[in-house]
Amino acid sequence: MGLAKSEIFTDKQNAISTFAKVFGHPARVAILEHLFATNTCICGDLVDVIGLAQPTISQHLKELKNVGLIKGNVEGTSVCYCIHKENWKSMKSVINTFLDQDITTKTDCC
Amino acid sequence: MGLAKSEIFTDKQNAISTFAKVFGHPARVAILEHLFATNTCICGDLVDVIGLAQPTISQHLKELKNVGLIKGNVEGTSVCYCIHKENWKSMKSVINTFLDQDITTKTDCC
DNA sequence: TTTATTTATCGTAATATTGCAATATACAAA
DNA sequence: TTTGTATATTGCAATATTACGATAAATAAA
Repeated sequence: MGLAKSEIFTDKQNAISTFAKVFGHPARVAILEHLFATNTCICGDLVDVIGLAQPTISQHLKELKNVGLIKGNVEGTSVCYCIHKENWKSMKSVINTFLDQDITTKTDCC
Repeated sequence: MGLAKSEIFTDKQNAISTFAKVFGHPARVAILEHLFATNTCICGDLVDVIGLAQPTISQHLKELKNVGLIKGNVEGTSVCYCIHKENWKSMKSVINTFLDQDITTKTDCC
């Protein structure tokens, strides 16, 4: 199939997996790290920094934009990208409620 | 291609995306949530709880085991699964260093 | 207008993922 | 030994993902 049966899961579960899926490729992780590392918006140097072809980078940027984690701003010929701060925060909250589930009280049989 | 060029990325970037990829499917999120919700190990009820066929669940469990987030224990005919606590903690630390990058000092042009 | 520069889109090939039926495996109980 | 129960594996079809060459679109500069 290749198609997840997302209708049988909760909205929360689908939200978690949608965000996680975006982080599930090292190029997108690298793009986001670069956006954080340079203390402003990024215009164009991503292709050189990451080491993938320009259409590939453009495609990864599109996916990051689709889930709302980055936003772009046209500056003449080039486009500047930066982290979408509010959405990053709410994504963190969604992911953290999942990651921070209580692990200490488990009776471990394994 | 369908094949990520992981050799051009850092170990850390690959580690983050490997963990995130596992969370990138709602069934695996649901399995983990169920492992957390029931205060002990899970033997067999996952197929009923999740609503996917038994081979599909078995495959998702295998992927969770491969990245080390769960471990299994044979109990007669059935197999009990639980969260791998130490590995869950180290996974959290890897993911959180990524998610907790400083966002406040950015000069936002977008 | 022409040319150069930058980013997006299209098309396509290679590979990965998801899901399940069929079947195998492993063990317990009768 | 035979039967039943639980999980894993195999094989396959449908779809998704990744990557990139070719090209389009949009704007700036000459």
